[in-house]
Amino acid sequence: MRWSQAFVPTLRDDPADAEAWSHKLLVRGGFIRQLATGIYVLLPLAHRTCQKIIHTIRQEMELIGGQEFMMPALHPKEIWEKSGRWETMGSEMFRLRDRKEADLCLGMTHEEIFTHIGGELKSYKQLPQIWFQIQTKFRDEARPKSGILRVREFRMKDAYSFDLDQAGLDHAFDQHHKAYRQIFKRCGLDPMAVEASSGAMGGGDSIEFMVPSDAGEDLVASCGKCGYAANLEKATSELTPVENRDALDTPEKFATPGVGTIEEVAAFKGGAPAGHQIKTLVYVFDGRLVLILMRGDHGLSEQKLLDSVEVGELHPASEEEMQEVLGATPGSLGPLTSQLPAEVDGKKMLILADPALEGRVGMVCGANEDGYHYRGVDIARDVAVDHWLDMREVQSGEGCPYCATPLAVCKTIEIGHIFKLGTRYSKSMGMDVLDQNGKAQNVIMGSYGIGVERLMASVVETSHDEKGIIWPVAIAPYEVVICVLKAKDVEVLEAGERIYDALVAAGIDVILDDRLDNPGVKFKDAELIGIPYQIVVGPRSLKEGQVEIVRRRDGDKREVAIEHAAEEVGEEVVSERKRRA
RNA sequence: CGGGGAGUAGCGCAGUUGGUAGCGCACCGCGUUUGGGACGCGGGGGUCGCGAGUUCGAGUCUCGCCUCUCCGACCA
Repeated sequence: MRWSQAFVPTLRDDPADAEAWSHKLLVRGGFIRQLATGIYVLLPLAHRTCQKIIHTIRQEMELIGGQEFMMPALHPKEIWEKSGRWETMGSEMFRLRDRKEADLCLGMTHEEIFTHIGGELKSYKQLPQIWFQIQTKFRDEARPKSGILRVREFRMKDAYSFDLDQAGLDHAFDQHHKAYRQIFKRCGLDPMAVEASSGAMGGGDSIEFMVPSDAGEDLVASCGKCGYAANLEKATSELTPVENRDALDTPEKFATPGVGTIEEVAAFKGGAPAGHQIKTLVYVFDGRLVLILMRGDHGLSEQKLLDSVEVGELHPASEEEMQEVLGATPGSLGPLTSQLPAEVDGKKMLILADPALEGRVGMVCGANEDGYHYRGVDIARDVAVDHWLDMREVQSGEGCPYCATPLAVCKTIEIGHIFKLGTRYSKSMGMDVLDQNGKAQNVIMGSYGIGVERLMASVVETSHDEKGIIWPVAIAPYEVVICVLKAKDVEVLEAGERIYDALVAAGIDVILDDRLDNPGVKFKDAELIGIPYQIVVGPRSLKEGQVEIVRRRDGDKREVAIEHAAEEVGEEVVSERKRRA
């Protein structure tokens, strides 16, 4: 490709609304342009990089026996009703009607469709299967952001495994884990593999591949010593024990006018530090009011709570509901049996408590009367806890659950997620095969995803400098750029063209910068778009029969004889192309 | 969904009490220049987000709508 004819619209300034590095650099470098909120055009450079990412993914998937499909983006309502997700997916699903008024949706994932087709598998002899596709997904995200990191239309490699038994699933899961490591490594990433909540997908074990980055939206707790790492939606930690304050024979009510928050109670004379308070939250579980008790200095993880209860939908109660049932507003709520209604809608009010409260005495909590609290509360004696559930959000510095080393919490980007679905979909969609005994068995499934554009953006997030992107060879839009510094000078241009021809003949992806612009423009652009190798052909060194080779990642520069340049760069590029783990 | 902010040339922005719509970069032509975003001269480019209203006159004032963005809620 000749740069003079290439569509590479680089910009001198950052776009005004960009925050994330990947957003700024991909826009400035002429890789992407926004069409609407969360919808982007991939210009030729980005398309080339994504094609290489896809190629890498495809190769590794095929190495573990994956078979690629082409799936429709448009799905009929009926198939999503079978799994129950037409209802549960809510407004994140793009829905539309055809001319016959039939309901359709744009596919946001493909469990249903693959399971539907999987219905044609009839015998255990046909298993295992690994099926995948690399296609566009549509999700009406509530808040797209950070350029291409969180969008409404994107490509995903999603794979589904079908096995007869748990051991088969475990094997498929493990194969995917290894394949993912290869894929990310080849793309120049080294993500953390972390334990994750399986969330709305349902199912068992779930591992996310997370790239640490300030532009990330997920928080991960990790242990630098033993390697434990988990999404904050799932993480647990070892707490340093708290010394109980003095117990009282009976809880003592005291006035706390105008005092509501944990901090205010801690600062109030006669109150108690946050660790000696009971935080009382009120939630609604499928329409039923529930009390959630946390230590005052701890936060609730809604996801951990959701994952540990059998509830379809939960949300915080409104102030009106709290007032009506408990007789007080947030800030004065408490769980004392003596201060709670005996029954709500004919049932005892359910009380869930975090284990950090177990065995605690001398605690302070709200009195269910505005402006009053109790002190000297003994949880075992005074509170009728129904279930103890770990639903606390881990904080940085708390102990690793395995080795007690302080945990670090960092922001990350989720680029891949693998999980064991089990029979969630094969059951609801009626997918089974006959086993050795001729008996029907629900197939056990796994599901495995990688976001293509997000992977590209993650590489930019982790591999750039002030000047621009630094692509690894494997996914660089071009592997080599030849900067012809004085393209008007026929001798110089021809020298560049000879190297260009030699590299093309060697199968190297090369772009010839034959523009008439000044040298500075070419250097800046080459650095901005992040081409791994630059061959500088200028009148100065050409007099000596030399050209300069510059390596983007570390700025390494060397002069070589013009006749050796193509060969030398070509060899280096080829050796870097397929770095496997 | 709640709360802020913003829409003026491809990009970044200015535009006063309402009075002929501007600047930098980019772009086109000619010339000089060519090892770090060069310079001179000459040019092109606008439904001032959309629609109403007030006014002799609206980029500017009023109302409605749309879009984009940030924070929060939500979220494989």
